[in-house]
Amino acid sequence: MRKLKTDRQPEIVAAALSVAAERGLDALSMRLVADRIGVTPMALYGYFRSKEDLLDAMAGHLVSEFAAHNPAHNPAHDPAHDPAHDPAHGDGSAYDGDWRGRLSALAHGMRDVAKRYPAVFPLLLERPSVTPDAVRVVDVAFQALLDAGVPPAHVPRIERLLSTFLLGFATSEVRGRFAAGTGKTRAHRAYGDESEDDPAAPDPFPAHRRLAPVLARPVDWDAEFEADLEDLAAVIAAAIARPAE
Amino acid sequence: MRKLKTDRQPEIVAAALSVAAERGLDALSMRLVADRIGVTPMALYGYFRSKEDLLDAMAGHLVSEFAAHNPAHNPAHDPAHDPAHDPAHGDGSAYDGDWRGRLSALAHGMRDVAKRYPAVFPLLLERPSVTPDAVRVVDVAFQALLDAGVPPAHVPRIERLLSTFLLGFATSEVRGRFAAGTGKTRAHRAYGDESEDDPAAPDPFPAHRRLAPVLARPVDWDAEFEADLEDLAAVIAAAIARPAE
DNA sequence: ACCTGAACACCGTTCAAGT
DNA sequence: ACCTGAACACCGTTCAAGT
Repeated sequence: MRKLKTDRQPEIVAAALSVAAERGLDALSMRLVADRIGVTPMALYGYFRSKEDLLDAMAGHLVSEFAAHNPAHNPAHDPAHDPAHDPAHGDGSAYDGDWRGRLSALAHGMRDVAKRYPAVFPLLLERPSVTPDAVRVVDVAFQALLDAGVPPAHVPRIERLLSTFLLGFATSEVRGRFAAGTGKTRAHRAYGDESEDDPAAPDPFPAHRRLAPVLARPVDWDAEFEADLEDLAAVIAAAIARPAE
Repeated sequence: MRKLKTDRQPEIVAAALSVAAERGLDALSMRLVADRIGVTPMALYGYFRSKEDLLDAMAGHLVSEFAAHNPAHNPAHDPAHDPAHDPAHGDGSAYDGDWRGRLSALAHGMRDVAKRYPAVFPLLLERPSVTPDAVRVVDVAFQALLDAGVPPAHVPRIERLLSTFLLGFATSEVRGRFAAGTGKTRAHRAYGDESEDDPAAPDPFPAHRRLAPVLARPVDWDAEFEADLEDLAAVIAAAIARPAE
């Protein structure tokens, strides 16, 4: 058996995504996926050559939803954005000025997907995806950066910089990497519970102590994401200012 | 048995790191680690409560090497950096101006660790680490950002932005996410092998086509990393310019 | 053409027992 | 105190066989 069957692939991917959502990615097994669609584990191997292949297909499905539905996001820094515009039509030059809106929509789409598939999303940083859907997403980003005036020689690099940050942010958020360094956990050492061990000993984390009031505050992750996007606009500006070659 | 033994923990972590390096993280098992140090799998459970705990300890070991040895990196954009300085001594205010050098050293240290432990490094984006070593690394970054003049209210956010990018970059690099979109793979669609399917059909990836000459060039990842660090300096500048609260 | 059953070589972890 | 042996409930995947 060389050629794979395709008809039930979407059904299998959907089953795998729901198993991962319910029991976690680590608990995902060919056996559980097979159970879910009422079939023997070995039947899956007619559709995917291995579990690795199935994981790739799952990652590809997430990418395909990046640009799918644009839920109401806060377009505060993008007042010119017109939701009636269909980004799929070919005439790109008509709204060159909308590159901020297109990048913003992509960024929010990615974060939304991460929230919808928290268990599976981290796969995207580890699995290179070159499906047509993935290339299409990158193409939209390329075009937006070209429209912004980034020199062509720097466009792929800036796209990698931005997508790396965005994937990393969403992954950190859903996996709790950010939260771990926040609030009581991190402030604790500097804030102290009054029972400081040895007040004469040099503080091992002086900057944490200095930032204790800030670190004790709860973090609004939506606001942090928006602030990050605004600051990253400076990266694009820096790339635009670079010598063209 | 409530309390864990600690004496052989470093030996076990080292064995686990070498098993992961040789056979990959997916093939890492308690049984193989136990074999490596000539012991029964169950003996490990006296030192780590679970495989998850062992993975956390492995991640912690990588973090502890971020600042360890500063291999010769290109200090091109940091001519004032003096390698004779020992960042460990307490007198920090004497070289406030060296914040660029300290951030750069941290960034390069992280990427070096990624290259030394490619199989294990991706754990760092998925496992929140709050070991003393990890907090120390964050503290160095906090201090550098404070010295740079970033308003305290924005320092933790900017630290998260930068560390997210750096972890993501190194992960993408060692896992091949970057390379997958490069050279022949990505340029192929736009470049074409002359045997274009239908020249009348609308190009599904117009920006790729426009960037084909750039995409066909091999990428110097060291140079890309340096360029990214330079452009990210603009993020720090943007944060400095923000209203303090 | 599509699926099943049995089998192989593995897992993490528990528990009681050994020295 | 530290480690072992046997056992339990799982894995991914191969291969030959069923309908």
